[in-house]
Amino acid sequence: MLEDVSLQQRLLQATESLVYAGGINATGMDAIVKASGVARKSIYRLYPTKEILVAAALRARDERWMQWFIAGTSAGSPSERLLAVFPLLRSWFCAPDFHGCAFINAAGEVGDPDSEIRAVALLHKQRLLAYLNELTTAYGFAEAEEMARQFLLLIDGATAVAMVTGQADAADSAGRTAQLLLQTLSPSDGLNPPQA
Amino acid sequence: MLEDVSLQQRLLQATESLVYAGGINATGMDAIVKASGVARKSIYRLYPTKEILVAAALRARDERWMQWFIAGTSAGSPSERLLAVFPLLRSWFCAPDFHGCAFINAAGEVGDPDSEIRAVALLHKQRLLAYLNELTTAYGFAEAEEMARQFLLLIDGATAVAMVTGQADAADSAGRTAQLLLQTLSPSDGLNPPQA
DNA sequence: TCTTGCCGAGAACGATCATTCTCTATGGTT
DNA sequence: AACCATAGAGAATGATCGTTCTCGGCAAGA
Repeated sequence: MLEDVSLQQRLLQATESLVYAGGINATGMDAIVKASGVARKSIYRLYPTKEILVAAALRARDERWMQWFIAGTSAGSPSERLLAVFPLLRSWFCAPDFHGCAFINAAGEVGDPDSEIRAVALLHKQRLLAYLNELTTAYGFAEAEEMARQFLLLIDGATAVAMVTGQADAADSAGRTAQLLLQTLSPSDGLNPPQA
Repeated sequence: MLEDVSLQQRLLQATESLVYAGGINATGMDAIVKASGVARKSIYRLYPTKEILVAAALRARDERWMQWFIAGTSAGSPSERLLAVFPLLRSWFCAPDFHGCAFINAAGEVGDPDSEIRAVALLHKQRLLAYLNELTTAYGFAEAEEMARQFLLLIDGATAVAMVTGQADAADSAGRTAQLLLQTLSPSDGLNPPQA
């Protein structure tokens, strides 16, 4: 039973890496078997189809990515936390295996709108938006939800541009736009002064 | 020779539609043959591999998309042209076959960084950025290039979010952010007042 | 000790993949 | 009329796809 956990982790980790690096359809079961060291039989016992396996791997990535994102934006005042987003993205864009947002990539590759993979991608964006909402609400904006949506746009825009162009400084442009948003739309209660 | 053009158009159009709707690897040559009505032999005479064919189809899409985008942002004052971007995007997001940015999707699916397909995606973003640069320069910004990069982020962010969530109003949020950019960073020469 | 079930390794299956080849017909050129 | 490149239709090829099946080993419970 303790072995089961390790087996699942190996499997999901390998699936996630291969799918993120090479796409869903280009990643064969052979490669997943080889990279994970998990037998085919075991894979299909845990996840009856490849689509379900990939969806589970993306759910695991959602978990890890959100934890990484929250950990990187948890220090300081609300405005500092909001502005910490963009240096954090920059460090991600500079990682050697960076290949854009795994969920946008997956949703862009899968045609079927009812696919479980698309549902996981949607869930990830909802979770990210909900967290951004926490940050903008803590900042004290009157229209925190609108501000969170705009931050989500900047994050996904910077991620997409950085993937296609390879330029990590897309994060810097997004950060400057975000700073402008914070400076202009002051918090409703007058706390958290714009210059912070 | 005149037939050649029509044959190529049929082929590239069918390839573009199928790849955009279902992804590159999930689109088989059988489907392209059937949808285009072009014989296999003719396809491989014109484009020796599937990758080259897909790259050519994406180049054709780049041409059409840029023409559509330029046509939709060619009327009015510079500020009106810049703000017309987002209603235009909204109409695109509401199209029944909308599936995000074909070039982000393609770049996200292809793992090989040296692939011709990735090069076409990069070229598309460079062309879009160059056109945005024309718009921001016409507006009279001191830092027109930075402003163009920020507009590109908003466009790609809204497109990605609209694809994953299905909510076309991502364009509206991006438009409000853009309006804020225009209102705050006034043109250097004092023309094109912010309220326009 | 004998069983029961999980797991790794890999063969086997039918389907589909990209690519090449064959055959036939058409339409323009000498 | 003879010719030749083009085009459609589709068979053939070898590889790879997702999925299932077989086998041997190994560890836990009876």
